Amino acid sequence: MNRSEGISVICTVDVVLLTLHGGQLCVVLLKRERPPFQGALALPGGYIHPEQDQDAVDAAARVLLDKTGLASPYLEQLATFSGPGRDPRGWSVSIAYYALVPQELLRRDTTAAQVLPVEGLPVLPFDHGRMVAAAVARVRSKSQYSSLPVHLCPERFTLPQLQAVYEAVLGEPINKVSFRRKVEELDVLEPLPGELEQGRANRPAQLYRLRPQYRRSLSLLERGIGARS
Amino acid sequence: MNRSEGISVICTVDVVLLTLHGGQLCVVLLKRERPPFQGALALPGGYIHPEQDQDAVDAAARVLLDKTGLASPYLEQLATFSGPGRDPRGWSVSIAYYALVPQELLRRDTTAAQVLPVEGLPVLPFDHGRMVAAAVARVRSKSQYSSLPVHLCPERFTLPQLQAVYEAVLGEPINKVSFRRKVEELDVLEPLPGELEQGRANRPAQLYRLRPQYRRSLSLLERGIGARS
DNA sequence: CGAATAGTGTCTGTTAGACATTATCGA
DNA sequence: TCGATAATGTCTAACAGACACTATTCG
Repeated sequence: MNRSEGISVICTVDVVLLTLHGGQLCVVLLKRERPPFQGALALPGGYIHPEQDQDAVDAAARVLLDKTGLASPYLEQLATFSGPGRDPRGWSVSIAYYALVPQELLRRDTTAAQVLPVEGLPVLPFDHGRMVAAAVARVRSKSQYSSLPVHLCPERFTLPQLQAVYEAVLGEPINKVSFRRKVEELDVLEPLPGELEQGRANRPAQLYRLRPQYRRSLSLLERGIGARS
Repeated sequence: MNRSEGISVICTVDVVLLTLHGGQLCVVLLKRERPPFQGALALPGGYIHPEQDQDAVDAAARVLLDKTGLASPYLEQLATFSGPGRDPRGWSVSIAYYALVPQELLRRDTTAAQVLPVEGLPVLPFDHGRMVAAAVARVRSKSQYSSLPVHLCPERFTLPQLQAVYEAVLGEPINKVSFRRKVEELDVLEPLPGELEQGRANRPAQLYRLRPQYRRSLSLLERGIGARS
């Protein structure tokens, strides 16, 4: 086991950046500026820079900032993909992360970014298709028993809006009474006193925001947020 | 972003091999034969060998076979650990896996292996302590709603034995009636017709085995295996 | 037969979902 | 006042845990 064996492995990070658009879970893809797959749509990604990155998550955050301008979204390690065939440059390892951003934060830079629904994506280069599938599965799974989808909402939002986000992610309707019981149980939201969503021809909804201490962490439930009706 | 940036990263795999011993969840540690940390107890691990490994999980299985003789236990990716400080040889990436084996399969080679309870471990080299903690958390979490602990049982086992395994992993007693209902719901076991556990001064228990199609996969529950009495 | 544990039937408190009712806005 | 949706009260069915009872072995 000599040292040279470690040297020929290419080390990169890729980020599956997810958002909600038109009631659908979407992924942000960028047009690749360099080979391989120059010009193709792919996940934002890049080499680890050992001289500046303290960690792979650092590299993922740097890549995300450089390529999309997003500063500090919810970012979590997904899985690591590896093998001789996934990158034409050689045996490679890519540590994949997923990030969630509210739709509003994306508006700013629409440079070469495409926001596409995760269902019915075109074939993606490398194994980015598998990465997206893994990220979607992870987000769906975690959304069943945690506050994860809150990170797809803007800073201030109503409970009906949040329920619609959960329903879009899970792909099925949720019972309103159960949903509200579970959100209360999660205990991650605080109402903004006196702030109501105005302007519609019905009773205005209370606005909430995520409690600051949950900006980077999740709250979990034992029994899961029920689906159906 | 030139190609040289990928070259200085060391790529390894490590395996958190877990088993049950004396009613406690234990990890298998080996005495390191080479520097760094020569002579210290650490997780089985090693470099990725790009010329022979088709994937990181291949590398993990190879390392496990080479160092412990275990052929094909339940093996799953855990997380990837990285950074400049975790390995004194330089900026490194280690893709960590966890494996579960029944106690019986370990007996064969007790060469330089130590089986230690996961609670109260000594300080481990690299970030192996964090890896063990992450693996234990993952196994506890998955055991709440899946058939994962079955892989800690021998090939033939009784339901009371399986319940004891769940209780050891989760660290709390489980209601017998609920547990049996849940195991039936999981639908991963089949009784061995006519085979009972003999030799004790009570009613003999039915022997079961894992259905072959679940050798490498898990069955999940929506509501979780209840804990408490 | 008695001790011990396997395995099952059944009761009850808790929880999730269905439904109904009230509240509050704009038009 | 009406239409629409928010927010909440309440009923019911499903489920988990508690308890008790039967089954089957050894000594």
